[in-house]
Amino acid sequence: MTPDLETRWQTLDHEWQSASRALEHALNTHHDLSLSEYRVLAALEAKHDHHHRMQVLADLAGLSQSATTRLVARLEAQDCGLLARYMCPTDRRGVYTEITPAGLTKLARARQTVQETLHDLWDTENQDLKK
Amino acid sequence: MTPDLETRWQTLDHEWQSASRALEHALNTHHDLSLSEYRVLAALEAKHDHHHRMQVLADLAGLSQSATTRLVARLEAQDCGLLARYMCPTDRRGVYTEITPAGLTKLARARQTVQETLHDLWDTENQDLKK
DNA sequence: TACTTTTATTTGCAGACGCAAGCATTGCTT
DNA sequence: AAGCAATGCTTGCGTCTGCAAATAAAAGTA
Repeated sequence: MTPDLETRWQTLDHEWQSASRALEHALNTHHDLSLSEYRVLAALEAKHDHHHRMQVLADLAGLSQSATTRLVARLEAQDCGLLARYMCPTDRRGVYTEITPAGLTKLARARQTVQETLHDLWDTENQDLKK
Repeated sequence: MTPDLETRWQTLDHEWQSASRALEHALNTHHDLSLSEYRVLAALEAKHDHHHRMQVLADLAGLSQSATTRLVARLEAQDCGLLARYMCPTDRRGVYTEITPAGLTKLARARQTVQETLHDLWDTENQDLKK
C-alpha cells in the first residue's frame, strides 16, 4: 500500500526542506556560501578536468542560465576568486567556467560542514527530536 | 551498503528539483499559482476548521513569517479572494488566515493538476525518458 | 498601575531568481 | 559569399524571499 501521490510529494518536500534549510544555514554561517554556490563548486570539482560550459553547469546546479551567469560572476570576483571563466577557443560563443585552487580548498572545507550537517540531521540517535 | 551521506542528499535534491519544477510550472501555467501558494491553500484546507495563525501557517508552508504575510496579502486581495484574514478575538496580536469557498474551489482544481503532474512524472511507463 | 520583557505580525531593504529581450558567433541555405 | 536561422551567454526587469527593525499587544514584575 504505497501512499497517495500527493502524500509522497509532501514527504519528499518536507524532507528536502529540512535538509535544505539546515545546509543553507550551515554553509552560510561557516563559509559564506549559498547552497547554489556549493552545488556549482561541487559540480565543477566532480568533473575530471574541473570545467564546464555555462549551460551544463546551469543544468547540474538546477539554475536558469541567467542565474548561473550571475552566480559565476560573483564567485569569480576579485575578492572571491573561487572560479575563473574563459572563452571556448573553438566556439567563441561558449564560455568555460573552471574551479580554481582556492575554490577547491573552499569546497573541501565546505564539504566537511555539509557532511556534519547531514550527519546531525540523519544519522543521530535522537532522530527528529529537532521537530 | 547505503550510499554516502552527500550522495543521498544529491539524490534527494535532484528528485525534489525535478518534481518541484514540474509542479511549479504546471500550477503557474494552468492556475496562476505558485507552489508556495498551493502549499498554503493545502495547509489551510487540511485543517478541520480551515484557518491557521500566521506562525503555524509559515511553518507548514516552509516560509518565513514575512514571506507568509505577503503571500497571504496577495491571495486575499480583491481580484483574488482565495483567503481572508481576521484578528484573533482573544489575543489581538494574533491573526487568523482562513481559506474562502473560492479558495477551496481553486485548490480542488489545482490539486487535479498536481496529481496529474506527479503521475506523469512518477507513474508512467516511459520513466525518466524526459531526461 | 507603571515599567519592562516577551510574543505575533508587518514593513524596509537588499539579494537571488526566472523570463524575455539583446548581443555576438556559428551554422545552414541558396 | 550573403542572408537568415539557430545557438550560447549576458542584461533588463519585476517578483519572491529572508533578515532585521518597527509596531502592537499581552504578560510579567515591582
